Amino acid sequence: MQTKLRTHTCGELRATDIGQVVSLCGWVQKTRKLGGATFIDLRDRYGITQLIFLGDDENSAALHKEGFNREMVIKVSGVVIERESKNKNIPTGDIEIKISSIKILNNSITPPFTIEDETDGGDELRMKYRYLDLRRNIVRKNLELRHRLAIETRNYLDKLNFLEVETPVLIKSTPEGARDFVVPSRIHDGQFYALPQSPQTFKQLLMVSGFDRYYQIVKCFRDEDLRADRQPEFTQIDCEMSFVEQEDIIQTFEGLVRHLFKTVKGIELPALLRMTYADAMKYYGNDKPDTRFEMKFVELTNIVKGKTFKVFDDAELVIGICAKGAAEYTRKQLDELTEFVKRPQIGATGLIYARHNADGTIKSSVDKFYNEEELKKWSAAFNSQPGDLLLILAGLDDKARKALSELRLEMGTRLGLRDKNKFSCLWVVDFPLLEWNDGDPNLLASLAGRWHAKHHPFTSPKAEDIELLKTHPGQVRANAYDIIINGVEIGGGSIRIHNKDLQAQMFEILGFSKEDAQNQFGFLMNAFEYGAPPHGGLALGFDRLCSMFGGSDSIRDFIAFPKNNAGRDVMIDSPSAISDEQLNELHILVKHDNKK
RNA sequence: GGUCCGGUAGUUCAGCUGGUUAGAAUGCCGCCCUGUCACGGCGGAGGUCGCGGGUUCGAGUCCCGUCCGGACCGCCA
Repeated sequence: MQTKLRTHTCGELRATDIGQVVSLCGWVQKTRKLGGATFIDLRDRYGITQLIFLGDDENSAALHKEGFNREMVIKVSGVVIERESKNKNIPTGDIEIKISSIKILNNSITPPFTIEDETDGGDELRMKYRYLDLRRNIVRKNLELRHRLAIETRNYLDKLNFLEVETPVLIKSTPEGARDFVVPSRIHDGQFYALPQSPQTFKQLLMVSGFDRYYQIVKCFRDEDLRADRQPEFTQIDCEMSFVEQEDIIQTFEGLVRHLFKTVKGIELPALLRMTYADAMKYYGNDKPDTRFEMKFVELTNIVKGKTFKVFDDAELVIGICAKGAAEYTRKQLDELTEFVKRPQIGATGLIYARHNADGTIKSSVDKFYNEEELKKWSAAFNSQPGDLLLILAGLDDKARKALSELRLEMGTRLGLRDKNKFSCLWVVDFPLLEWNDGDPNLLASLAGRWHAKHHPFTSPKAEDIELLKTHPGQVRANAYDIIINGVEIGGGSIRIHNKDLQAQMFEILGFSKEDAQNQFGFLMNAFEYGAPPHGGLALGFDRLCSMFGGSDSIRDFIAFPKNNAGRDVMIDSPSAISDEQLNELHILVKHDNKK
């Protein structure tokens, strides 16, 4: 690490270096003045080294009197000495540098928050001064983790002959999927590029080109609202393979995920679970179940009907979960859970509960309608034990499942079953190919255009389901798969359609006219006429993977310069207006919404 | 498009049912201190209570609007 300015970093000197004359550069983390002596914690990326500064020569005496500002950048030279009192908390704690010369490389005004692990800065301020926030250990370590994951991804894929190929960022807008970010063309009046939502079509074309195994760690863009785990620009590990079937892809990328867990976290992951989409919805009400804990759904509809309890009698579905050991929940806690499911975001109308008490009796919130004998049937359905709590929702099938899914996660959190240091990974397979936009999904395909692709329009249907495309498109399963870690969708992919006619049929079902399909995807369909190999792939959300490995729910701290809740970069203040000259050049007339 | 939470000193927050001069911690500044490492001691400065309007004898506190931040629903092939 030796350069003209420094011989060592602030993280590497040890007792074995005592006696050496060294030069260090870094930021002043903190000074502790004790009259005649001043201690300075000098910080760089690699650590902190304590300097002892006596100010015993004329040159430094003045400085000593003035002191040193926090975050000032200095270069010091001196001899490594053993500390009189050692600090066991830091790796360099046995030594310190007795300064013989000191040079201020740059001063600093007082930063708006402390550059410490337990900073006093709030999120907003940290984002505005992100360059200071990045000086903090915690954030720096997150980016180091991100780097490690990227390196190990490249190592693994490189060994398997994957080739990293860059695809363009200025591409063409297509109406499927998320909104596109759009870039006006200066040269072509009234025309626009779009930023890629993913390199999907390009990687498929690379397969047609015979590249066989492609990957790219690549920025993707979607103009949709943000979440803690969603940014408008995000990074994917984007992969595609030729001459493969679903199982080959699953094996290859299960290997990647296990490689990453092993090399980056030192965890030997067991073989990943597999679950069909149908089972995921049936038992977890969710296509990305958190399998760190069981608490599977139990359907009670047939058991509870006909006992004059209107809520259950009127419900399409009565379904519940068994929370192990939660029978002791107080009325207040149960009321909280009821409030939780009644929040508009969840939308249940109420929550029925039954305590399976320690003495074996069962007490429910609907004892008026269900006697002990009936409640025993509930218990049997849940296989509940004394001490368990049964939580039951009723309503329309999909709404009740969705609400119960949220309640299950909430209970998992409350019961401490969602340990950030435990990892449960699984593949969800056999996704439906199509989703009905609205109305009854049992209708025929003749109503083309009312369907949209669950994954994307290039996903192939399962061979044995192709016939159903014409009669029951809603029942067609796709060669599509998602990889889920701890209830977070980390990635997904599919075997693609490589047959021009099948692709044309898909576009037709999705409501593209022949002209639209040709306009938007003609290049792909044309390419398929020149010997497209069977192919498929997958993309992993790299930011989410990083936050998962880092034990955080938010991806923002794993992105160097993230956007805020409203899609703004508060540091550089973007997006922002551009000048009339620029607008003119781009042939753009801005129409200001006037909502008042 | 919608729901919820927040905005008070540089910073993180407290501020009760509306009531005298808006507090604490930390940071900052000054003085003292040669073994500190969350150093310590003494002293000091620092406020348009996001903004606008309303209710009231009186608003940081209540109401309406608005802006900003956070979380979520919708959305995210």
